[in-house]
Amino acid sequence: MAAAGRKGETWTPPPPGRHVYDYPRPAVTVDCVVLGLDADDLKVLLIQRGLEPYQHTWALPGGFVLPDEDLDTAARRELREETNIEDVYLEQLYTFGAPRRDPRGRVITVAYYALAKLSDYRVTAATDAESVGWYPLDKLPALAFDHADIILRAVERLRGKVRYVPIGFELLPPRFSLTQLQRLYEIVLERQLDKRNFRKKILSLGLVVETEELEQGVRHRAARLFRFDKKKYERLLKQGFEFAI
Amino acid sequence: MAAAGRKGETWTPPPPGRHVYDYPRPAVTVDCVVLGLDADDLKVLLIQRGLEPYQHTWALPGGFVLPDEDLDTAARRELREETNIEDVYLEQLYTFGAPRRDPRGRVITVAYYALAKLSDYRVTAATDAESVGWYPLDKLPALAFDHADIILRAVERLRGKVRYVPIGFELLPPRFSLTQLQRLYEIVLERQLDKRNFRKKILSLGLVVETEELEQGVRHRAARLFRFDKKKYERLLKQGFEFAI
DNA sequence: CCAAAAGTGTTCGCGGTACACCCATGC
DNA sequence: GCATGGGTGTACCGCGAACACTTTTGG
Repeated sequence: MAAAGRKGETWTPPPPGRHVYDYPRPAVTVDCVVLGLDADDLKVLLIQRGLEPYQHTWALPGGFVLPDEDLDTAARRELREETNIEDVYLEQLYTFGAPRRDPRGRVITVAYYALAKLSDYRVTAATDAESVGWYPLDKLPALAFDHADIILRAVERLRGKVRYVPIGFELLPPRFSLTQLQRLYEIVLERQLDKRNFRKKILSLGLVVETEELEQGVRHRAARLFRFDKKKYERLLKQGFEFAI
Repeated sequence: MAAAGRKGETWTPPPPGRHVYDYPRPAVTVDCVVLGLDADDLKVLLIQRGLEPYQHTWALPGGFVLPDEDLDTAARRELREETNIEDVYLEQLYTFGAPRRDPRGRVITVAYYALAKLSDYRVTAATDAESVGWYPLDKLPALAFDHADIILRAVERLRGKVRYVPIGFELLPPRFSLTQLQRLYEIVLERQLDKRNFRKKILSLGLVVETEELEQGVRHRAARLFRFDKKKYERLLKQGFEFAI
């Protein structure tokens, strides 16, 4: 996103020297679509802009790429500065550069998407609820710039990828029930799955393994918790194994 | 890539006005990985740089994004200006922005990849063979900047996509034999396919249809030529159909 | 007539899909 | 004891994989 001086951003006073070029140059920013899974929704993390343009409008977290900073690094830094989120799965999504996407002038945005274990970040949203918030994808508020397009593309990417790469686990806590996992796929893929077939399939891959733990605090039979065996997955990957749900 | 004044580029004298910004801005370029299919190879189109840095070194066609130009438009324009290629399948690939990828300073490149019917462009390469050329992927010359990485990523993208989206046809002439089509998949996927199973599968989709034409100028039995029925594909797409080889 | 590639069917096994009931637990 | 979700097995069918010979054509 193209917001210098946005709320929560580290403020550096304008530098003494000016920056002069022979040809016009666009500003380059990174924006992050952080997706999280709620009880029955995919949600996206938005922040409310403190400055014009689009003051008070919801937007994706993001900001300028620093002069000596890698693009991935910039995305992680903005995420940390604006939303306190760290250590999430992060992947470059697409670069948006339509000439008039920002009213202030030419801004090219390298968009990223991140997958967060939403439960880890409930507090942040709650303590500063006016300026950071999780929104379900089907009830997005009006969004600044072309951020609605960016979110749409992130969801499409997730949907296309979740069946062939085990990234869904990034949306769940380390220990999860098979029902949780199934619901994840149902929400992302937007279709119902058969419980028995889903369990058979997922367990046959041998990458989701039983733990000794049980679900806590439910008022019905507690589900067994499982974990994703990442090390095993990486070993199999090298042998040409292909994950698929 | 980031070469002002590269051979073949339209030259505009430096503008009278200077461009001044409060913060440093990276230069933004587009680079294109044009892939073409030869008798038994995937090839990539390279140009030889006329200026420093990397003078005389082979590099991807590309150049600066103009102030009021969309990224896709910039990629197509550079392709036209530097290689005479038009009307190809073109898709954004990835954005490369490591701080020191260009020795002249910060340059962020939005990379694209294109699929060309190589036969259409033999002439161009031939008439100016010193500065434009098709190189097989396994015999690339030394390349400027991080262009080898960019090419690698383009090939990975093609490999991942060709089985689920009918983009392979972009590499073939409008009329092709099933053997040609099979060879395409074998080259891209880097594995052998069974002739009977391949034909059964591809014809069962109903998107590759027989024409009246036969292969010409071969000294054995002439193969029947087929074409890809794009309109039918687009109709089926809307009904949730999924292409897969 | 020979070389080269085109073209063509069947069998088998695995994996995806459809489908319904009993069990454990908390209140 | 009842409501709530947890957990389990089988039968069928379609699709992918393996596999070899005959036909056509030009030289």
